[in-house]
Amino acid sequence: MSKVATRFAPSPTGALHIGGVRTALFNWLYTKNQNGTFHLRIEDTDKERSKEEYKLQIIKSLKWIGIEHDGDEYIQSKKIDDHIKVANELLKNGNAYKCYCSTEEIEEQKKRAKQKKIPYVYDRKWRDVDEKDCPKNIKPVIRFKSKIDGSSLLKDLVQGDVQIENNSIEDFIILRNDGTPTYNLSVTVDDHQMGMTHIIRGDDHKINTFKQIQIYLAMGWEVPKFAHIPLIHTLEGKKLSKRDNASTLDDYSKIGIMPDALRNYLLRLGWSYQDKEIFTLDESIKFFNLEGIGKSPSKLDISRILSMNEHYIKTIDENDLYTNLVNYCEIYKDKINTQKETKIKSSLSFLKNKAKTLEDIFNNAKYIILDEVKFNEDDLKLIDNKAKKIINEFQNEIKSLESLNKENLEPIINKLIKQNETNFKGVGQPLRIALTGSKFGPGLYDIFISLGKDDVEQRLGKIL
RNA sequence: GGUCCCUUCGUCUAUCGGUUAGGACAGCUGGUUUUCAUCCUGCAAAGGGGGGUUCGAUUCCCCCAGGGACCGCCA
Repeated sequence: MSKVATRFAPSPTGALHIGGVRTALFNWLYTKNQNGTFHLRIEDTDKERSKEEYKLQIIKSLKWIGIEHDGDEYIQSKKIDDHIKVANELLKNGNAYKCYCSTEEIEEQKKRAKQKKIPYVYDRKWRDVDEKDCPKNIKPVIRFKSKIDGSSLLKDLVQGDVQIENNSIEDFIILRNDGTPTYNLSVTVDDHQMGMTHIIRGDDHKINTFKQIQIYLAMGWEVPKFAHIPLIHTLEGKKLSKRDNASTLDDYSKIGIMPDALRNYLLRLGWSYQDKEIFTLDESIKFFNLEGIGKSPSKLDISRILSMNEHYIKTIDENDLYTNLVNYCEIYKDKINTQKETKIKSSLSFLKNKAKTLEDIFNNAKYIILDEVKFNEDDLKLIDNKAKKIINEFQNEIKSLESLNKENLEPIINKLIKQNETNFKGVGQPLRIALTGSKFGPGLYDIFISLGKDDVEQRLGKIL
């Protein structure tokens, strides 16, 4: 038994789609579990739409979630000559033939079939025509001589046995009339040359598999094992497409979803291991298997992603959380000044209790991260004369204090409540707004302590 | 339309013939609480329909219905 080798083969025609990320994850996890190798193939033969920047973005996205491929990436467009060679070989050994039908001719046939409401299949017009009877002035396409009789069985590792009548697979084109290879040929040749043992890919490729297997067989190559995983659907139940909102990785990272949380969510979307919900990276490698993959498509649910992220925010090491926060803020928000590191780190224990995302943490920590308090008009209105009086009294009370802590602040707050014949809110809210610019946020004592005496005095002074 | 696949709480799922059908998220209660949260109680919530097989079906088989994927000289 040869060592397991898998691949992820995206086409660089756009940002990486979350369904693609899951496919990559499953391949990678399976490979790690089996101690094999995981490869990345860039299917860039669509010259019109493929872009180098997308390739880079794909690699970056995979890396973000923790996936790195073995070896260099395999660039499909560089292997076109090999694909053509195989097509010619297929032609030579009688498994393929030249078809001289024009595009118009085919279109016409399709149209007619549609009118008659019968399924269109290419009529194999040139399948058995002798070479000497063929026109010389038309550039032909090369079609694969697909099996007509009997049926084929795919022993799919996820879907189980899938059987299909051979005559439902038409003589598909493997070489266009401009001499370039088509998808099914290229994929098969590449997978073979790359030595792939397991092809784990989306369900939408299932029918292609029957075509590809025939090429393997015709070339006398070893056929890899296939596992077709169900697609991810939108909440409406449709195939996730690039046009759908929030379906690229970036959409999630920019709202402050952490890579590990998304990895865990994606792992459990369509795969399960008893009742276990939370998997560390090591655990996901250790427990991942193909048997745990379900057969029915699953829907993408943002609330579960959020709660998974919340769970990771609350449970991971605070140093790791801080690193995640710094990385996040640098890309999407204001860069965190390293001088603020100590203050923020020590505040994480209460900041994270109010956060589902890194963005939430950023918002709650804004008053520390930013040097200037940003007020909004409505909140500022709450600082009336009465409020100012309270703030002033508070200033006087803390003057003599060495530093601020809950023990020495609590009596002061209580005193002020009594003095002004009000409640906690009456004292707390003006102070909170003066210090953070917001009615909401961390506990009042947490704010004082995290800011420190100097900052508190300075900010309170400013508002009076 | 043809071919293939799928069908357990709203969502992700457990169950590999015998369970009060379990868990998680979301939802809704109640409690703690200094705003907002967190945290802790509890509640509600599911086998698409119809036939079989069996002592017994969510589980095995068939039919129907619903949903999905594919049907390019795109990948």
